[in-house]
Amino acid sequence: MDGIPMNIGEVARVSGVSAKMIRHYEAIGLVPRARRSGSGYRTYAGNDVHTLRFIRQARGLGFSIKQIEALLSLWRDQRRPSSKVKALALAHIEELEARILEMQAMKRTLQQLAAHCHGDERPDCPILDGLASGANASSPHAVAGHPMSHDHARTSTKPRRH
Amino acid sequence: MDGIPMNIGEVARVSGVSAKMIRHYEAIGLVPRARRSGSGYRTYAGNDVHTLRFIRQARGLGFSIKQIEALLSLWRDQRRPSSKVKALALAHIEELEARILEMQAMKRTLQQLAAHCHGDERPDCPILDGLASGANASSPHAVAGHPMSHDHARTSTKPRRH
DNA sequence: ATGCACCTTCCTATGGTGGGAAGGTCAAGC
DNA sequence: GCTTGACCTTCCCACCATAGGAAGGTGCAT
Repeated sequence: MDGIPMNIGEVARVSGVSAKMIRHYEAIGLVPRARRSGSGYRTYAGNDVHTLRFIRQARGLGFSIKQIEALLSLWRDQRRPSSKVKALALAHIEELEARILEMQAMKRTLQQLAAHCHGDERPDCPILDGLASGANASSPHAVAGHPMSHDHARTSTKPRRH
Repeated sequence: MDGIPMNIGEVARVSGVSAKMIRHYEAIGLVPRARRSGSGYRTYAGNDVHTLRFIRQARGLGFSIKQIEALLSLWRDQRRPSSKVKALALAHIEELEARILEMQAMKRTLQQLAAHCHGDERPDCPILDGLASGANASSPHAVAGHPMSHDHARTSTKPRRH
């Protein structure tokens, strides 16, 4: 579209991806190395903005960098079968669902414990008792953390493949 | 309860917390430094197993280490008001709920995109189009990751306080 | 005394992001 | 021309919780 070259700060502004992350994406090879001005500044054009917006959207939907890598290459491939894209999407939906279920289970357990806690100045507390006695439904050990709203303690069942 | 001293491997087995993590928890001060045998081996008793089980339970419910630190000190405090425990639990429930809602929104958006994708050999694909054109409901930038089922790309709104 | 299971510490990686230091560049104003 | 301030560069560190592995010491049973 426009051939007006931009510096990284401007692409960051218009794409919604921070300059920091743009450099990072370049470093890990998610986006191609940018052209450089005589003094070494990265130089971008309208095309790059589209790619970065694509990435931002995909991150916003919870896709991992690996998955986005795959999506980007499908996006660029004019001959891609839409089945491949859909398969990626459906797989990700399942991951989301699994994590949702896990967190809902945690939430439910906590709500049950909290429901029986007086919540006053008295020291006896079913929540602490529950934590001490192991009255939880599944969810054995905590695992890692992906990109989304920075978590805080997540337990998982499946040893993520990363 | 029993005064039989255990090595780290055994406590790990009976508490469900890996030896690796027990050392880590000790290093970050979540659990007190263990006594050592003459040759430098860590030595544990039944009491420590309870603490570790407590931690494992709390992690399983998605509490962060910081939160567990607070829970542990309340647990050890015979005079704690149960209101403090309940407040922690309710706050965590809200965090869980927020993350659940975020992921449900992602899932919904993805399902809508996927629903219109043929998923055959043809290259045209509403999913890629959606990613390219930014048709998502909110969820601007991805954030960090809590402990729960290792995520994969999570977006968040609130810049976690860590 | 040999072997094996266990322990020790220390370093590295994961995933995605932010913060900041130390220094170079560019354009505008004086 | 020179200063100022906004921008850019690279490089390192932190987060959070966990796993893996290397290099070396210990404990016990054969």
